[in-house]
Amino acid sequence: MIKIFMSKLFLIFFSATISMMKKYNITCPSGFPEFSPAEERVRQNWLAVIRGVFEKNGFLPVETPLVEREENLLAKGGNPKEMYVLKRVQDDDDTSHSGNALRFDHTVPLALYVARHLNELAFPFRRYSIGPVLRGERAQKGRFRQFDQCDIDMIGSGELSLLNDALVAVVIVQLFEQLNIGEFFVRINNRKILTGFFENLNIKSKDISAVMMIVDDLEKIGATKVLENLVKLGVKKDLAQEILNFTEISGTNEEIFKRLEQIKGGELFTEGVQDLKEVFSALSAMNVPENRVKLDLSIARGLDYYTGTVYETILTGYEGLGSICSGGRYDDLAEVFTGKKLPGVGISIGLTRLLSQLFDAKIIEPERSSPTEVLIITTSPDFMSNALEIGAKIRGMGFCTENYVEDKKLGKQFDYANKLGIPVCVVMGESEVEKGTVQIKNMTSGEQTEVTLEQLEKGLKNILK
RNA sequence: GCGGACGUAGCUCAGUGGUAGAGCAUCUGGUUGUGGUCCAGAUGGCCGUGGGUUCAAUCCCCAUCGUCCGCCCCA
Repeated sequence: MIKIFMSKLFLIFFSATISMMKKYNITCPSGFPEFSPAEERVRQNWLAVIRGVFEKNGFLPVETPLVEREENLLAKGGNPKEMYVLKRVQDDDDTSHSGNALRFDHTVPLALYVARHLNELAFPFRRYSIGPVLRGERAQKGRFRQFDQCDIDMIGSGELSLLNDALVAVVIVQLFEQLNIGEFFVRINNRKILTGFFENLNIKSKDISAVMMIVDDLEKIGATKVLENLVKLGVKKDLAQEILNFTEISGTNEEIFKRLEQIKGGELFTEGVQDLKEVFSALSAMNVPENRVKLDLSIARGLDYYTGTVYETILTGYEGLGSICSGGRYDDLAEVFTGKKLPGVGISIGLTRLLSQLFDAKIIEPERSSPTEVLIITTSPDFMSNALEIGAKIRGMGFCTENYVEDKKLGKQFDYANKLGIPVCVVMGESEVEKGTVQIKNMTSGEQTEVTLEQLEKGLKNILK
């Protein structure tokens, strides 16, 4: 009775303490993702595959800081509206911060890295970077303020062979073949073709990049809207129609090349067609299947700095996701920092966005939370040392193994295994200790067998195959 | 930066001008050596925050903060 009274008293005191506690908003800030263990395991596997493909193709890992000097990040056209600044909580004056800002991509940090180490690098320099970047945009579905980007770039000193553009496309193909999320293809175009074609139509050079951005939206907004937008920009109606007709040219790669030959364009146009031909013939030399790489005159990429080959990757059947891996060739990586021409070609996967979209669309479904394959449980703490011993033995066999060491009822221990999706429980109890056996329980089928220690490894292998 | 919606239990959400409810989750028991189903019970809420209207506000009004969706832009 007194005990009950005391515990009531304690409860009252305890809840009083709780009610005095500050109430914290513990939800994730908007746009900052978190992954559950099951999802994170998928992400980790992906990272391993991605890293593997990058290294198979000769790319070197480089880790650059999450933070760079603000003026450097801005030097290559970084958008100040989207940049976060690094400052201490104490620095409450808006104008006083360290002068450092958080990276919004891996390209500018690469430019800085190359500039710092220009004389030590072996060119062409192939590097990969995987890690989070931050953008101060408004979050929405599949659109984050912190996200992982996986980047590769090839940087040439002065020159960079066009064949690299084909090698980059091959990396994309390998990546998505190994990630195994279904059919996909890489759309490839060359901006010189578009620019040359537009120039030939006497589109003013200041409008060309705007026209390019409008055309790039073709798939998203449709032909009528594209026409409307072109006219709105000041392009004459018949010219706009001509542009649209051009970008809508379709067929096999060979057919499109044939059509391109019939079109009379300027010097740049012809150069672009030649470049693309070289890229495609390199691709076929590497036995890249035709259905994986598709010449597509409508892709342009929004970003201004692309000057040649551009890539987009589409998951067949999920065109709505947009491009899941894109990039292109650019003339200048770090001229502002080095005074040298450093052309490059690269691609980037927005891993966070891609995974979150794939999870949402149920294209991939995370399996289980825990890597544990075998959970050792006991009917009583009396047999814990036997259980620990067996646990160590099973771990030694190469299985991911975990001992449940809390003093809880068997039912609770099984619950734990179920909740984590652990496929096998090994039960250790009085009679097993006496007989020198254990019970192996298959948590999926519910089937349970008693085995000797000699039979244990085989028994586990049977279930876990 | 612009536009729209929404903030009620750990989660998903119902609800009413008279200080609150469901399902799921959690815990306990039914079961001192066998889980996923079932049954019973319990825990859990300054109804986002501040102000206004009112005898009375979780509800109406205003502000603020936060979240989501879309646009811009991009991954």
